[in-house]
Amino acid sequence: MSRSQTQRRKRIVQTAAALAVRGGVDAMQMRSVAERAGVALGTLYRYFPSKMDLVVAVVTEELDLLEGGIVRRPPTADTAAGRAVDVLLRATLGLMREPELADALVRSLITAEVRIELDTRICDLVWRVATDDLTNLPVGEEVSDAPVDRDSTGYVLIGSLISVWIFELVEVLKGHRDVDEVERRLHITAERLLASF
Amino acid sequence: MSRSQTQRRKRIVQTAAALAVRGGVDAMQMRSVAERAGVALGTLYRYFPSKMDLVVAVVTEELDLLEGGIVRRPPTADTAAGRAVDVLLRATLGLMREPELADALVRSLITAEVRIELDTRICDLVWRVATDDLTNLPVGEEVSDAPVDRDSTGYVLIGSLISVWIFELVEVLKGHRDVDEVERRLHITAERLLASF
DNA sequence: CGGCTTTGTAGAATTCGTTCTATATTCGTC
DNA sequence: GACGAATATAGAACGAATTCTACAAAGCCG
Repeated sequence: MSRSQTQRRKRIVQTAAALAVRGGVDAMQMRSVAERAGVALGTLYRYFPSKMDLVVAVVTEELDLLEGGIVRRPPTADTAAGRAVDVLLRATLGLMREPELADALVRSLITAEVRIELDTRICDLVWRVATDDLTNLPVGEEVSDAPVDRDSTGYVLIGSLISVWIFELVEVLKGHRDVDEVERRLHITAERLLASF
Repeated sequence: MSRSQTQRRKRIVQTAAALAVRGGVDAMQMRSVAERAGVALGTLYRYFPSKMDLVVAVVTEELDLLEGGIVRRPPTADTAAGRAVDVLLRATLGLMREPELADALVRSLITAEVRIELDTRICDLVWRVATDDLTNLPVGEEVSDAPVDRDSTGYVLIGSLISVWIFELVEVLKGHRDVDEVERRLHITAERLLASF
């Protein structure tokens, strides 16, 4: 991909993110994005074959920031459950600063076909936090050096915890739950799920 | 609501369900539903202000059937975890018979504002199964006689298990997971979550 | 009965994702 | 430096949810 293409792509994603921050996914209309990014609608669709792809791209950037924050200040609790909850809670608070984007994240995690790029990434992050293996986590790069056994019982349990977290996130976004309650529930759940870590 | 209105409503939901079974939510177009149910588009929108409301109505009926099946043949495993997994697995298999509707169910659980009508109902059902309290479960009626403490630790844990189940369902629907794998994962998770039951 | 509100009908209009068409531009290659 | 393929552009067109408008039918109530 050429320089100008990378530029264009970045410009599109940034424009989309800006629109999504106010107004959410609905405000992020393909026409507006194309217009404000200074590309033709057809071009936008060349880069992102569907709106969902664009949403995923936006959300992936958001996730980069989150990951960066975690790596900068790793959680210090002395149990795996404590550290995992810490990470998830920080993620929750971070996402709540842009509820519209958070909504997009959640929705894309569930709807999009792109599970390998988001779901797995979150799982791997929490896995590393839980197992206290945060030393070799690159910042902007692929996170794929340590051989994580994604079928192990432990990884399944982390996956379950992530599922629970995402649902709590959904409830918060719907306004049915506050963050304190989420913390309580994540604690209760994580203590059981990660007791053997 | 008058007799003819109840009739109309039922006719709409049945038509919608029929369309959804083949072709899924996409095939369940508001115009088609209105046309085949013999009502005007405006009328359809009077009964169901958005497509999502219609989907939820369809899915709620589906849930009735599921609940009925569970009550007819309650699970017999001798641990709470075993019984819970049994129910969820049966639900999974049942839903897999109409993948398009299952998809609608999952999506509505997450997207729709109607959490109280579906999520809670599933939780209550599993709660009763887990605590072996299936005697007083009416069939087509409200399930609200026994005072379930929805803030108790136990209920939170059931909720977490449901979250995990829904995610597994999503994965199955995406074709990323088979039912055996779901069973394995639910077992692993439920054993931890419900150990203290 | 006669009027009034509610409910229903028919169908046009709007919105937004997505696709299509026709034309222009860019870029690697000879 | 010119040719051809890939890429961009402008904008029309399409499909489906949703909304709007104008009118008809059904109920209710005095």
